[in-house]
Amino acid sequence: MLRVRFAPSPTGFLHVGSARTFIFNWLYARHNRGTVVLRLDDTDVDRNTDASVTSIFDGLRWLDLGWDEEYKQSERLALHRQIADAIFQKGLAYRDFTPAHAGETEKSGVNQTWLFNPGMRELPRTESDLRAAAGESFALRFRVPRGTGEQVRFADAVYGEQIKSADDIEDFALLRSDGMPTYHLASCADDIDLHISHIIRGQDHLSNTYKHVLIFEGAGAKPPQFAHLPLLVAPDGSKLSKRRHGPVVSVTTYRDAGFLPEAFINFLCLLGWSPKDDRENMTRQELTDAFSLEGIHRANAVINFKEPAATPEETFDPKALWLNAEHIRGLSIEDLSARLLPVMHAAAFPITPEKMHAVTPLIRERIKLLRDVLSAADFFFVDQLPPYDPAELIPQKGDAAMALKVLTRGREVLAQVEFKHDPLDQALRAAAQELGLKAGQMFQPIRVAVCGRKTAPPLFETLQVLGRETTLVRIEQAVSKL
RNA sequence: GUCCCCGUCGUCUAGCCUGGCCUAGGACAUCGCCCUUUCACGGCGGUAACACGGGUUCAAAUCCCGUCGGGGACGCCA
Repeated sequence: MLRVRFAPSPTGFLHVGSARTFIFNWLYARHNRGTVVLRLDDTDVDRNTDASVTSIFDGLRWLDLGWDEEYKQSERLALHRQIADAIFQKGLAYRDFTPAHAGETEKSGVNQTWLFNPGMRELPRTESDLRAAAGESFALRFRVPRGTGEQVRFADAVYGEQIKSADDIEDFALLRSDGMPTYHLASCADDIDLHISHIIRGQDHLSNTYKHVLIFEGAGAKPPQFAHLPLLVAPDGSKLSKRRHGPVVSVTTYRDAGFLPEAFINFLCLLGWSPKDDRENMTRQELTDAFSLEGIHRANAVINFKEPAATPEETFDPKALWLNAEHIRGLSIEDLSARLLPVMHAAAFPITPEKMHAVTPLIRERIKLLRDVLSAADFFFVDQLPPYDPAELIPQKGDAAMALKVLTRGREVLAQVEFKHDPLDQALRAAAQELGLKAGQMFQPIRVAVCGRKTAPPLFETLQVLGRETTLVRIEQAVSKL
């Protein structure tokens, strides 16, 4: 039975790299009718936050993929200690009584190869037992084979055969001096206990995997199949981080900006994986059908967002925007309308589903993000048009007098004609001819009068949705500005 | 510092394993044209890449070596 797991640690929001890891795991499981396990890796009590748990679930729920089983690592400590003890009893681990932080080599100062604390690895078991019994605190370290020329190896489904000399692996910790398991131990212990068959995760774990293989084997378990994913990096090639790159790395930012979850998933899939047949716009089902570990590449992928970020339009990767627009265009009017409505409501436009449904076809080809509805369709919903420059009313190669003439005649025509596409089309074209103007010269002043701007959906459909009353009032107001 | 991974258009990628079909294909972005009542959609076309240097071979983006460049891991964080 195929079983995969996604194991985020609740020390921050769900970021795009993690989201992709989750998606790949999900796709792989669904493709092979396997099981998706969600496991919160929360053994670092000091850094876990409820806000982070909330953010992760928010992001995951928005993705709407779901999972089959759910666990919290902090509730499984007995298992972790049991496995640590088993490894210790086999002589594959030893107590390290060196006080924590004795070396004071924090993250920044790591430029020397540390393998183990002298004196501790060789400590006789009797002395070790004595000191432990006396209450002295210790960390439990794995006794990595040293000086034996031994090699640790595993086959990665993406990166191929991986081999490392055991002499290059440090004696990593299994248990901290407070008795809590480290990530390496807890992760492997749970993977064993939960019968995880495939570990699909970021490439930043590739060199940790040797340690994990050692733990699996030390615990008497067969290591699962590993598949490491190329990293998602910023345009400058650096690792994505909230500090440096801001909200663009958080999944909820995409949700709030009006991405469709299926488009976001589609976009992420194309980063580091390819169906190899030039397809790009794909549904969840198509992705599931096409997904395989063979399609994953090895080089990091840059997510091409703009560093400082001005408008959402400029912030996001252009391809993500394009894909989102593609997915929006692929939605039915009903579906899109239903997704647009909450966006309008959130922005305090108290509109009805009927009105939204009428407007949706006019903007479907014109928005890239759901949020764009606010700027693309606002004039349909406001009582009073925001102020605009009256000069906008003046048509191409025309003047204020022409604009006035168009609006005056337009008002007369629109007071009579039936507010449907074809009659509007005929009546306004006839009026243009009558005034000796080009159609565009006729339409533009009316468009600006009713929309408050030059760029808008096609005129006749717009008028039809707006209705006669609003149209005439707005033309009236435009005339008074000239 | 030690160990590991990676390197095709600006970006995402196909091709690499199983050398010749590659005068390197697609997509986004960009530029131009067409469609057109504005915008958008759509259609057509252009610019643009095998990191570099050596081999091997009749033939290399594809195989080998080296250089350079980028990234990752090295914590009683995950």
